[in-house]
Amino acid sequence: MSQSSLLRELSADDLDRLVTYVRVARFSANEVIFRKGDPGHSMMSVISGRVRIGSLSPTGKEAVLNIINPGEVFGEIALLDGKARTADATAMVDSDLLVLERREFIPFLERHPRTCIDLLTVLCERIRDTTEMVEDTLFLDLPARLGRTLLRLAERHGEEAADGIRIGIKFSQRELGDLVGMTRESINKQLAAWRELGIVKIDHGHILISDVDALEDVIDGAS
Amino acid sequence: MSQSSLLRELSADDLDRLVTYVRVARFSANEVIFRKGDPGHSMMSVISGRVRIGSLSPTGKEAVLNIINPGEVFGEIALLDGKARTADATAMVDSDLLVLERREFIPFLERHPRTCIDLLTVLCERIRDTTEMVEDTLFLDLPARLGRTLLRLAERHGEEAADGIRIGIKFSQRELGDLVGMTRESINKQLAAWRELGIVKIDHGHILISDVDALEDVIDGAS
DNA sequence: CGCCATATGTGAAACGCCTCACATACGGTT
DNA sequence: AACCGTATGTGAGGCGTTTCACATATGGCG
Repeated sequence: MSQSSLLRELSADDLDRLVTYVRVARFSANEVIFRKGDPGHSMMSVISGRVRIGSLSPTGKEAVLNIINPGEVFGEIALLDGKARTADATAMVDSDLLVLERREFIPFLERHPRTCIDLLTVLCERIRDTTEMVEDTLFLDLPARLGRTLLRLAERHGEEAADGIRIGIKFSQRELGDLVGMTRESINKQLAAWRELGIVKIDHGHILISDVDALEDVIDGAS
Repeated sequence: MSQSSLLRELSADDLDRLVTYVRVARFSANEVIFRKGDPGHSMMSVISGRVRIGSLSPTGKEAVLNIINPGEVFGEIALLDGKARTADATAMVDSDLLVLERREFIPFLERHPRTCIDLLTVLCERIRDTTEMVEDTLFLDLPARLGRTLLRLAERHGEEAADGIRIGIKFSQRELGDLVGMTRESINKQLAAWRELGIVKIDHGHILISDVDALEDVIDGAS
């Protein structure tokens, strides 16, 4: 628990007290953790695994809003304001989660202003990310948006390779499409074009960015 | 200051102490308050007037992310995490603002956990709004998005009228377009179509929603 | 009142992405 | 190794929105 980016600033003493409020829950791959609209009394921190935060349109199209990795938290909005969940959460692989209940956490925050301020920082980062997402969808076309998505994935999950940066998670083109907000067909065609140009390579489903500079040029040169 | 939604929960004693950290700034219509990328050490609360939070694309297209009314705060993100401003802020009309400096506010928060928790709630509301914006742009077409925008404006600024709800602020079609994320031409044509159908009326630049139900049907029936 | 900048109204054409349709490749299972 | 569900690859056509061009209205201001 001490590796949690949110809770790492607590003293050992605080940690001991908080530990009693916490439970561990295990979810298997593709299992739904909560759904948009559910009453949310809890916040989760990923111990191991990976969680997809997304939202389903009335017509069944999925938008992926975030991907939560070990050490990061999610579900904090509903915990803090006590309202309904704003999105769906699904375990992408088998995952262990730390669960904190609202009932116990709010009083804790009143006694620990430092933790409260840390939480403010986490929320600010969320707002920055989400705002950037709005700008991307309003301002950028498909190539630029896919390019940004790939570079962001490379930042978070990139592995240095001989011929570029390899993205450490396997994404199907459909998942990539949901992440970018475009159809899998469009993703496929853009990826094919970039493969022609030697900008990316596909290696057993893993994406390898061979020419980061070219990708950045695509993003800047977008309408 | 006691009408501020953020600060209203403070005791009179706290208020007195906070007052010494605060200054009032006056901006005239269309004056820029800060720009995206500026270092931001402060947060503002609108005393009187109205502030537009927006962002300019590389090609000069403007996206309006929020409109801040008296009693509401803005600029809290940069204040809290000390990073650059995420958007531009412009006074839409002559406005008086209350300015709080980071240097003084963070220590204040440590001493006032209740205020800190209130701030968490404000941020949660921001995230809910912004997430909804992402979903709207990804899922809805022009008529549905314009419809939602009009209904939201009616909620915040609506005046009951004999033949429907009148939106109390005057928006040019360009501003409306920036708010919805569409061109002014598209807004114009949609508004013209709805005027034909008797769903809206335009009254000296003010929009009057005559048939709220029809507008809701448009939103639900969208792709 | 008449003027000019700005806002509104509207059609034609272009463009980008989606939809649909189908072919091919891959990976796990028996 | 043969099979089958799922993922990838790719073209043709359609649709919604933007772009562009221009006409008409409006409203402040000399």
